[in-house]
Amino acid sequence: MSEEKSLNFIEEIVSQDLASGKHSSILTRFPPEPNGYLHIGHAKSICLNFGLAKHFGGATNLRFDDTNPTTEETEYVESIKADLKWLGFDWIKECYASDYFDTLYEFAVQLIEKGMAYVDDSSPEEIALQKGTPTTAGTGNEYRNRSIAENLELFAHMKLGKFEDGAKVLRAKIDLANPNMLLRDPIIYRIKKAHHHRTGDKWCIYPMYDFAHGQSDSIENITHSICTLEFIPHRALYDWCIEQLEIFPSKQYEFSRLNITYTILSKRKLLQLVQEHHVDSWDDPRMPTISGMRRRGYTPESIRDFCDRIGIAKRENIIDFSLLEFCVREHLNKIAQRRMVVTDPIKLVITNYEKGEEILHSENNPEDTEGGVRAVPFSKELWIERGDFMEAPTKKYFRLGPGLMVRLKSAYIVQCDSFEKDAEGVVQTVFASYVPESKSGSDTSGIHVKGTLHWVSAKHALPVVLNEYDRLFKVEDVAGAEGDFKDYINEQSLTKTNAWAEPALMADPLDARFQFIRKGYFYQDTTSTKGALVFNRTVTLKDAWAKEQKK
RNA sequence: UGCCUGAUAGUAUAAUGGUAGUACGACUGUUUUUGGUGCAGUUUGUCUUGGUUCGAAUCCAGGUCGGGCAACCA
Repeated sequence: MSEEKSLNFIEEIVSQDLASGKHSSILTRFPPEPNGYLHIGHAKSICLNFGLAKHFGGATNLRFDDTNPTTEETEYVESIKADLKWLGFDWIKECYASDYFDTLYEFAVQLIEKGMAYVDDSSPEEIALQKGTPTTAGTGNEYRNRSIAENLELFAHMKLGKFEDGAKVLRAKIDLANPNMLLRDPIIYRIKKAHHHRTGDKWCIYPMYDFAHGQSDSIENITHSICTLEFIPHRALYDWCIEQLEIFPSKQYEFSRLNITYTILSKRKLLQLVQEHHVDSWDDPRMPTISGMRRRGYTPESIRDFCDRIGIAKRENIIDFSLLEFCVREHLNKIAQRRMVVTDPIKLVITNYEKGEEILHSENNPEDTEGGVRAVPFSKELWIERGDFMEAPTKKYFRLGPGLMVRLKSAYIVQCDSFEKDAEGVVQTVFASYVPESKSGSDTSGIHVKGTLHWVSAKHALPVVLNEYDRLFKVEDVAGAEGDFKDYINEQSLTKTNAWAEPALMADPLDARFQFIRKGYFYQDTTSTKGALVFNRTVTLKDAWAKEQKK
């Protein structure tokens, strides 16, 4: 592992902190709010935080940032843990911001005692108004001058539930004219008589993000607290709280969040897709969620590889979806079992094949010499792809057409003699003759053909269903497009197709990775059963022919 | 109008005052019983204007353009 890969700017910082002795070891954290499922954007953060710890010999906490009881659920906690494990990461401690509610309350009391916080009775509208605007200073109100004793008593009463939701808030007393709006006496506690997924009804006041996150980092002795760019203005508050409270000085660093073409990476929007039934669920294979990608057939290795390749920086970015596809193809090419499946079939009759049937053998993976072979039944009548026959072939067409020869993968070379159409003029059957001495592995025919087709013996064929996915949105930059993102949903993002498969698939394990030769990589869907096999297309193969045809 | 950020091929990312490199994409060629894979090659870039310097993507000043900031969300 003598990799000379250059460090990203955060690795650079950590490296310096370690070299200077500022820290003797590092502790990072991954802090999701359990209000949704993890997506590929989280994977970037996960790989960064866990990767940093791994690289520099530190550790990472998993911390649920659960300070808003109205949006958070245990279901999400469980899914987040499962996704993290699946991705291959282990946290050293499982933490919850809600475990710190008592401490956080004490911190707030300390602030009040220092005269640095006060209870405000204003409405949200009044507070917003009094905050001013980015270009004009805020104005105070009479509550700002309450005595410490009164604040202490009111805050205690807030905790006891003596006031209704929204009646009062606790605010840090900082600077109403600060150019950073977040420092204009931010709200640090609000009243919410809501059931919390972990603390139940113990609390009716909850700390705001800015009064919970930095302190949680500090309580856990997090050395490097890494978040996305939109938190840059929060850093001043983060530092302010730690300084006032005189607690462990965790430091916040920011990097730019991930964007990918033709999809969205916003929990809020993804939730909307689920709730409004544009997709079936959080783990719909079209979703950029970890669970969706898993169900679609992405491997943890390919996702980690993707996160490695995209890099970490502070510039806004939008990564081509094709990079994700490249990463998953690269991994799957090495591990996927090759199988033959025909989706849009026409019959191929081998007129001079008198044996009736025989068992042939085909390699499971040409990339893996140890991969072995499987038995594939061959017979007089086969299914081949409609697209592999052309009545009047064009010049560069390497497939079947009147007079043309091709190899049937792992079987024989055949030559098309004639074909038959139905009443509508649609080709139904192609007649061919085979070359007996061209048998795969013992070919003495001396014939060289340009094309090789996949096929399935008609009488041995297994009916299966294929879910073929396309991009979820019709435009590259969905978040940046005018208007509502839902206007750009690709209504044709899922095509269900009936197909014929070779019988080996019946015996394959549920979690096997497949390449259906010449079609793409496939993975068995969670709804698949032995009686009704269903496969999700993870990604197509690169298709130089399709590209050629577009010209 | 204020504050905070950022700007290197189509997309990302590196070079930290000394040869602008890498990956994906695109395009060629080659190998191949997958029009897949592999291999070889080509292609395109430092936002702008000044300054400092023997030398600037890098340092300085001005401009331009992008993103963020006025939730009792995180």
